[in-house]
Amino acid sequence: MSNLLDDLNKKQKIAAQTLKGAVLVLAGAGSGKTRTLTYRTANLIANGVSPKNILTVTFTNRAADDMKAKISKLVGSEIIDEMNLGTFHSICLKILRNNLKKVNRSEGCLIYDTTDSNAIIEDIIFEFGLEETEYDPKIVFNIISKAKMELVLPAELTEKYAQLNNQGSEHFYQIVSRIYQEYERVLANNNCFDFNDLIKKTIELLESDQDILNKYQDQFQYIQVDEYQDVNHSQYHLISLLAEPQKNIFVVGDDWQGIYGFRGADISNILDFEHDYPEAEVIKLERNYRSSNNIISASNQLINNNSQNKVKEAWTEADDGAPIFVARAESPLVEAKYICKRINHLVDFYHYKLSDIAILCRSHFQSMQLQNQLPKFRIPHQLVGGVSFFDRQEIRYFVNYLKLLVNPNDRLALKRLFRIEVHGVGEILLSEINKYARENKMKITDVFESPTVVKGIGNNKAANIIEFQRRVIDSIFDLREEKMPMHKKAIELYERVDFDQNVLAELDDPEGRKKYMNMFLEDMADFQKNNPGRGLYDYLLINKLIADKDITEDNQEKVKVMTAHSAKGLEFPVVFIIGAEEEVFPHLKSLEEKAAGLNPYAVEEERRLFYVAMTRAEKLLFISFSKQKLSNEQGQYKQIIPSRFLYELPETRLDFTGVESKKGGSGIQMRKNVEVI
DNA sequence: CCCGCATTGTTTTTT
DNA sequence: ACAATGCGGG
Repeated sequence: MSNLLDDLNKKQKIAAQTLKGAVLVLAGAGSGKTRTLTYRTANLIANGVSPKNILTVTFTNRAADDMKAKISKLVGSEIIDEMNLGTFHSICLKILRNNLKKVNRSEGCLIYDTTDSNAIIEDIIFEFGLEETEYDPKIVFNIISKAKMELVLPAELTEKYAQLNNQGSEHFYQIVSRIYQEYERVLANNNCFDFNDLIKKTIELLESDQDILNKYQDQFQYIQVDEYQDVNHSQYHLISLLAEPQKNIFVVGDDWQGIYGFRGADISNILDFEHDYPEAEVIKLERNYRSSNNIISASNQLINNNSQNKVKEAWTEADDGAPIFVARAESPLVEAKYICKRINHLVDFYHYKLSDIAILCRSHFQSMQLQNQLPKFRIPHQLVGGVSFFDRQEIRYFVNYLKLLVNPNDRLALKRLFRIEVHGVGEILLSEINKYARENKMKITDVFESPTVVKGIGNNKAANIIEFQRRVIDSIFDLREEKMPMHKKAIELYERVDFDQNVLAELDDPEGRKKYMNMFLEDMADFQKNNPGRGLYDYLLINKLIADKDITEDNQEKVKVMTAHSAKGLEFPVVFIIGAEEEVFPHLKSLEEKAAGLNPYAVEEERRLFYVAMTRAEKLLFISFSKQKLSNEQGQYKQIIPSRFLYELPETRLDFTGVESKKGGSGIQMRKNVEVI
């Protein structure tokens, strides 16, 4: 162990050797931030700290897995299971599961995602008899979500937000406050958490029970947080609470890479760290080991256009390398073709592997042209993020049965099953049934037994409802009691409700969907085999928290297509950034928010995101945009303005030759004979 | 009156 | 890919 830290540079070594007290590591992109955190963890263990007493929080599951793999290489894999390493959400869930009763939940409690939350809010707005035009569920949910991240309670909402901006009157916020209150009640009733609850309820638990607080403060003696610039107020509060007695808190971050403002991330947490912990040691890692000098210098110049920055440099000893290639295409289609040609060229003549290459975009929809073109050029690709396996329609449908099996209180899952399965009864009549159940203090499934009591439901509709009750609800009820491996239970349920006939047959391409259903059932069997002690409940929870889980095999020889957000923390020899256009990157919404005075820093966040995208590249960076694209009116072309960020890059480091389209050519010109290594 | 299909228009980023 | 609209049928 004596030479454990020899792999680090001087600054990194200092960071990894500072084991006590508050430490802020300000680290630029590619400066070995994760590496430092990994080695520090190993060093803590080498110095006799028990892995149980270390809490390491990352921002994504990918980062957590990555770090686990690296730490186990240094200290052995048997230690990993003892450590507390994961995202805020997964660590909080672990704490909550041990204390469900104390946070007003019970066994079987599941997690609602953003879509689920929105559906609940929509229902409440409908029930309250409010106009959706006046109370847009998405806007209402955003306000509530923000309140929960800022630990603002329903009763405080009006006071805290009404004056804050002139968006909406006091009356508006009073109504939102009532929706918020009802939303919280429904979550408790349905025995579910939303994403924000995981953090918020953990804080409430710790603050309401001194014994529990002591227990966790005692357990987490060494706290480490990665990507500290992306921490939101509730997460900050939680960390402060846990670190309180010992103040052994080690945070790593880069204010230049804060890109989660929309999720409540508050960059002032990192900017104020020294204020919060006056004794804090600040270590800057400024040497970049990742990229060529052209990439580093250009991205530095870009980021220095932001006003809110901590003072830090980024430098390298690397050569200039190739210039950054900037190209303009006639249209998004030509842009996609250009990228395909470039990729083939890089593979054929420069021996890059497909897995060395990533294509980054601002928004998912931009990848559509690529998804069409890449196969035409015979380039295998993998879409990272986007529509994941578990978001497939048929899988989402089937998961509703499983949710109800685990958590009979999940009214949302019940509602969705009803809407899929029962024909002739839609939104309006279902809410009548709901109303009847509520007024007569009955369970909704009791009304299903004799539905004709509800006005508007005749014999035909009633027969459908009763059939649903027998085939679906009763099957779920019976199977809940059965003791058998979860995948067997799922298959049994699949057959008893006759999913093929009643659901798949109604959708397009039932054969194709059936294949995915089989993959899903196989995945459950695999999970059961690998985790014998766990059940359906764990399976559902884990899949909820791991958004980018994909059943298709990864690490293949494929080009990766993803958003700049999901590329954070990754690196690739070759990076393409597409759609470097005003209103795309920077996104239109950010321009609007800035213009409306709602968020003067909205465009700065876009710039940081562009910085993140650029600094993913090690050797080659291509940035492209289109000259025009089809606008919504038929046949009309809309002229595109190149992204302001392009003009902020130093011209000496660019190869910008795609301005004019070559007549009869593809519309793209690139300078010939540029040395590309 | 209400359901459900079809068509049409529109997409921020994620745990 | 999804939501919001419009329209025909029950």
